[in-house]
Amino acid sequence: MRKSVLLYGIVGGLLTALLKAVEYRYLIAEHSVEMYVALVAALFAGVGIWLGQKLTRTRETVIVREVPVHIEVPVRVEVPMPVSANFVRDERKLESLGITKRELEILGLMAAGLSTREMAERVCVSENTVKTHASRVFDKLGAKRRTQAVQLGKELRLIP
Amino acid sequence: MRKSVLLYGIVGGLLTALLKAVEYRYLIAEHSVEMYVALVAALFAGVGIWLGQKLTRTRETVIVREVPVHIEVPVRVEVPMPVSANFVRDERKLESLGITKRELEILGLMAAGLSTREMAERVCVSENTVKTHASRVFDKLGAKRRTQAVQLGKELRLIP
DNA sequence: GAGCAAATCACCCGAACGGGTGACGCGCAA
DNA sequence: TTGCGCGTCACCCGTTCGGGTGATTTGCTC
Repeated sequence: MRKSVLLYGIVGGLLTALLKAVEYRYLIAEHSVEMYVALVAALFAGVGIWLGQKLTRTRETVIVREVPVHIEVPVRVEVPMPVSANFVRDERKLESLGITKRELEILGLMAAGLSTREMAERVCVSENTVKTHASRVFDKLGAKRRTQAVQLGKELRLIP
Repeated sequence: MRKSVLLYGIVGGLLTALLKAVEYRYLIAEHSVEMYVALVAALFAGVGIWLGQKLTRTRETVIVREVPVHIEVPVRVEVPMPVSANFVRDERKLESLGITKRELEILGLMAAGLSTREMAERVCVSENTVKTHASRVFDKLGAKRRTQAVQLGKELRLIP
C-alpha cells in the first residue's frame, strides 16, 4: 500500500520530467497548451487507474464460463474433474458468515494441509496470529477441528 | 462498466471545461504552466484511481455450473460419505501404497472432520486403534498432519 | 474525532494429536 | 506349523491444537 503510493509518486515524477523534456521540443513550439494538458491528463489518468486496481487487487474477479455439456461416458472416467478449474467461490455465503479475507486465506492453507507454523511462515505473521484467525474461522463455521473446518469450507464452496 | 467509462468521460470533460474557465483568470495570468499541468495531473490521477476502483469492484457473479457426468460407480463403498456422485477411487494407487480397507475408512472419516473419539465410536473400536490406523495412513501417505493426509488423499483420489 | 472492523501479537491451559513401542488373536498361504 | 498381514488394544511422551482473554495498530466510516 505505502509502497504503491511511493511507486506512484516516482512514476509521476518521471512522467513529469519526461513531459518537461518533450515540452520544449515539440509541444510549446508547434502545438497548443491544451494538447500538452490532455497528454498529461491521459497519462495520469492511466496511472491512476492502474494504481486504483493495484489498491483493490485483493478482490478476486470471478470469471465464469458456463458450459453445460452433456456427456455420455460409456466406461469409466479416470480423472473426473480438475476441481480447481471450475471452482466458484460462494461470496455471498462468505459474507453472510462474516469470514474475512485473511481468515479465508488461513482456511485455504489449512485445507492444503499446512501446520500453524507453516501457515505463519507462508503469510509472514506470527503463529499466534494464525491461531487467532483459525479460531475465528472455527467459530464462524461452527467447526471443532481443522479437518471439520476444511470439510465445511469445501461443502460451502468457500475453498476449492 | 460501460456506464462508468461514460461517466468518466463526462467528468473529464467537465473538469477540462472547469480548468479552461479558470485558466484565463488566474493561472496563465499569474502562475506558470507547470502549475496548471500539475493540477490537471492531480485531478485526473484522482479520478483515475476512483475509476480503477470502480472497475475492479466487479460484484461477485456467482453462477452455479451444472456438470452432468454419467459414470459407473462401483458399489463397494463402505465409508459413509457424501459421495460426490462422480468419484472413482484409484484402487491401483491404493494398492501401491499398501493402504488397507480399514485405514482407508479411517482416512475417509478423517476427511469428514471427525475426531479420534468420534471415529472410534463410529467404527466401534477403541481410540487407540483409530490412532494406530491413522498413524499407518500417515506413514503410507507421507503426511504429518490430519489435514495434510486428507489433502493428499483427495489429491491421489483415494477419497472423494 | 469517536467509533468500528480487521489484523496483528501475546499468554495461558486443557485437550487432542503424532510417534514410538509392544503385544495379542485371527486367517491365510507357504 | 510357521510365518505374515491385518486388525485390535495399550502406554508413554512431546508437540500441536483449540479456547479464552486481552492488547495494539490501522483504516474506514459516521
